[in-house]
Amino acid sequence: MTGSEFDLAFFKDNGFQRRRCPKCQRYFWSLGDWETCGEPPCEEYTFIGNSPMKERLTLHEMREAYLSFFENNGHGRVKRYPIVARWRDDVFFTQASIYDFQPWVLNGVIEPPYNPLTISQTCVRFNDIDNVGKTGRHFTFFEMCAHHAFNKKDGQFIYFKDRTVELCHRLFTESLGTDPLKMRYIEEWWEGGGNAGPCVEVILDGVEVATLVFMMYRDTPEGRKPMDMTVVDTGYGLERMTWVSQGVSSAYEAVFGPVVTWLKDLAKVGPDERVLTEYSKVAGSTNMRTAADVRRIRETTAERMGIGYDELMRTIAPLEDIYVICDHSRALMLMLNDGVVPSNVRDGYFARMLVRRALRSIRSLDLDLRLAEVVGRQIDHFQDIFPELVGNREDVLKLVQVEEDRYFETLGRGKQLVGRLVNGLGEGEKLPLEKLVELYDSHGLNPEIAKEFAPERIDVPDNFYMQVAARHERPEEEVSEVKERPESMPETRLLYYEDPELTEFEATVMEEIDGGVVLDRTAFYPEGGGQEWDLGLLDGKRVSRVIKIKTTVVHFLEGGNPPIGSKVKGSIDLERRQQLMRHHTAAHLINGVARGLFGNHIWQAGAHKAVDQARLDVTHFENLSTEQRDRLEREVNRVVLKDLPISIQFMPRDEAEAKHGYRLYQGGAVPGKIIRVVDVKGLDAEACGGLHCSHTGMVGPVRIARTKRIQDGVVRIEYTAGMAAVAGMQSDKRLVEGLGDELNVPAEKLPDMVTKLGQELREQRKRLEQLSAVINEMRVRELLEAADQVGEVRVVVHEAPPGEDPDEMSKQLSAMPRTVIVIGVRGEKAKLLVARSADLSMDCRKVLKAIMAPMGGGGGGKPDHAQGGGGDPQLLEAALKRSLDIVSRELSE
RNA sequence: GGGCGGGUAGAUCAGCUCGGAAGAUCGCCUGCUUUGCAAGCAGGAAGUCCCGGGUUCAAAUCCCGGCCCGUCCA
Repeated sequence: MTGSEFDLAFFKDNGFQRRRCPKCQRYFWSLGDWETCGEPPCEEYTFIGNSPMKERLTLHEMREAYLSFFENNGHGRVKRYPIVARWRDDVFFTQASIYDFQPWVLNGVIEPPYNPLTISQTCVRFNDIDNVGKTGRHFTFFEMCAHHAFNKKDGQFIYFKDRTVELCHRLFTESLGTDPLKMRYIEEWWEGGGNAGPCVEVILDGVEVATLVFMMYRDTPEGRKPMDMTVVDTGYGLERMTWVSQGVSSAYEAVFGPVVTWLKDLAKVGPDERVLTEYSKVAGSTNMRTAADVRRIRETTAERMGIGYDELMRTIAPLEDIYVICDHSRALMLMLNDGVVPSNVRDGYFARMLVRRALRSIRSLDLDLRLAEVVGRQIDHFQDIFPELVGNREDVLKLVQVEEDRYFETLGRGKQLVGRLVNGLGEGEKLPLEKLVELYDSHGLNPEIAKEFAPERIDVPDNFYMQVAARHERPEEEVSEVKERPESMPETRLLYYEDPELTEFEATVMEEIDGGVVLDRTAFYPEGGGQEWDLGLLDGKRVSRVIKIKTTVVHFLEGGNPPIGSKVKGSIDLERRQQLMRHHTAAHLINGVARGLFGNHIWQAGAHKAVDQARLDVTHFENLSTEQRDRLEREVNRVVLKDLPISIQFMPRDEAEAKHGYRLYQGGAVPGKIIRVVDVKGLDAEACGGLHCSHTGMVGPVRIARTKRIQDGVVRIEYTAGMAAVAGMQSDKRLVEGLGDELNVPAEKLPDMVTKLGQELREQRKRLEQLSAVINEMRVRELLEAADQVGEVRVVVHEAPPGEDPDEMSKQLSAMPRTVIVIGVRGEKAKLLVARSADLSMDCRKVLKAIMAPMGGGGGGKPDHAQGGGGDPQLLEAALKRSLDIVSRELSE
């Protein structure tokens, strides 16, 4: 690190001193006469009960103070971006304000909305979730206030280090009224996301309130290089600033506003300010990594307070639960609002985790409270700031309720399971750790809750979660194969965008790639956006597949490729093309209608459009009912009949986003400065490269074949449109007609007929059973009469003809006293059955083996009942003849 | 995307380790008991052991593949 990076005119001109912190050895700048850098653990919080700012501001006031300060200093105010980062495919969530501008602004593809700009960006981070509620400062959801400036190499220079630090300093001193002597600026270095640069940590009264990053380098395989654009990337913790301004015991008390007050009333918890203050200070100066750290902080606090550990816990445990509920409900409010559907995979899992953790806290507080109610209160608290919450309120609360109910079901199942496991234990025995891990890992039951169900039988070890983690540890193989391609491939002119009706065209062969033909222009639509490729003829040969690599279309032909440089004629299979277009447009209609019917959480999660059928996967928490499916089908067809115009336009990305919002990115992140927007007027607008009908009427009839829950949180809608739908109707009709003909009834009588047939079948089956029981009984009587007598014991030897039930017969016979039964069946393979009544002690297995010996084959069973088979069926008769001798020999033993 | 658990009567589940005649409880039906109810007694009906292959004389059970549900983790 070079000192020169921080030799700012602003520092020098204003009399800042550069010092070195004797504890952490880092350099820092300040107007005050400070010994250390001021950041924990070098110093403790000093603002608690003694705010350095002139006013106590609420969260909302602080946000406004921040944004208006920068607005007044030449920054454009930008609305928050969604918390689900749909415009990029490398992360689930927005974790910092700079995420909003990666990669499109930073790589120069699009212009920022303003330059410079200011924003309060809603963010979530889950890496510190275990610390939430405990440390006084950790959140899953937080707002990062920021001012950004983007200095393009050959564009206008906005500002960099000096102005950034100056603005920051003026914000805290002029605007928020902090004594300038208190501000300390630590020299640091920042790296992340492939970029790097010097940064300044801003410390005020023992807390880091902001980080000012100056992005100037990017990491490449060849090493670190200067960026074409330098970027001011600042991050101010809105919650921290609010906390400092209020000088209260923890950030939670400062930011949760009316929600925390309400919860404390409900739980009848009154905070002990003295304990909390001390606790916050200790927690603030410690890095919390593990459960052991948390324990140490508590012990230190108790010691400093001169109270016992248990006493401390009685005070803080309920508060920690309340803070967890506040934090998680805030995060849920925005995640669900911005399009996360709770599930067991991907981003949905984080929502599920928040719901379950919050419910656990509600449970340990013993509150009679629905989580949805808490989320509702959060919406009340935030709806003026984020007005989009108002319209989504019902939808968000519904998602919470559904997820809440799911957890109660999981708990119910878990309780039964614990009961069964504990029942299987011996007297005084504890549930093995292995089972406890399984309860958590496989059944979602936390050990603490399991212990509630059976307190006597369960002990939870301290390192429980480490044991679970160990179970998951396994080296992961990741094979990413990058196919080598020519450095520069010729860009293909896409005629299908210029004229979707074009079916005949001429072009020049440019190149061969992977055995396919590249033209200078083409009307063939390649596979993309879930839409299958066009078929047709090229140079008189059948086109079997068309793909797109970046901006190049590659055609694969049946038969040899035309030579490079030659002129070729192409023609498109129009009927296929039109059918694919109908299916594609129908997908947009279904998506838009479904969102209107079932809620704003509906997003496309995947799609495929072939000629004879198509499917659209959407995010939703449960499979559609028959009624919902029918309703969706009706409404989609209504849209078709309205014959709405569909506009397709290439637009600058920023303009499209401004007009339609992030709903555009239904199919995932879309690259490029100019994006193609397919806009079904008043229903749905998506960034989409597919080919579409110009009016909804052209889609024709839409049939929803069925819907299916393909995974938690995703419903697949299978449908057909246009002629494929007509074909479906016709085949359905034929099916019904065929059935009617077969059963010789008119179609409308079919249901009655089938019911009647089913009943008859049952009755017949029963009659057959009764009949064979009668025959069986007769046969048993005959066999008993004909039985040989060996001493006191009756021995029945019988070869059962096909149609008899040897099992049933032997069951009845062995219920008689002093009876031995040997039954053979001669089929493809010989079978033999030996049984006896319970009052004898002969081992049937030995008898069976002895009889079977000459035939071959095998067998076994229990002493009173043995069966075997295999061997030569021809020898069965002879074997049965010998069996009487064998039985009498065994009986006499 | 990966790990783990599961799928047996209307419901909840046992049986699977170690292959050998499909079970329990609740619910349901019939009868008895009771003024009636709760209940009790006696009897009864109810099964594609998720699907498909394989091994075996024999598979709910073992092996392989699939489907579905749950759950933990990224």
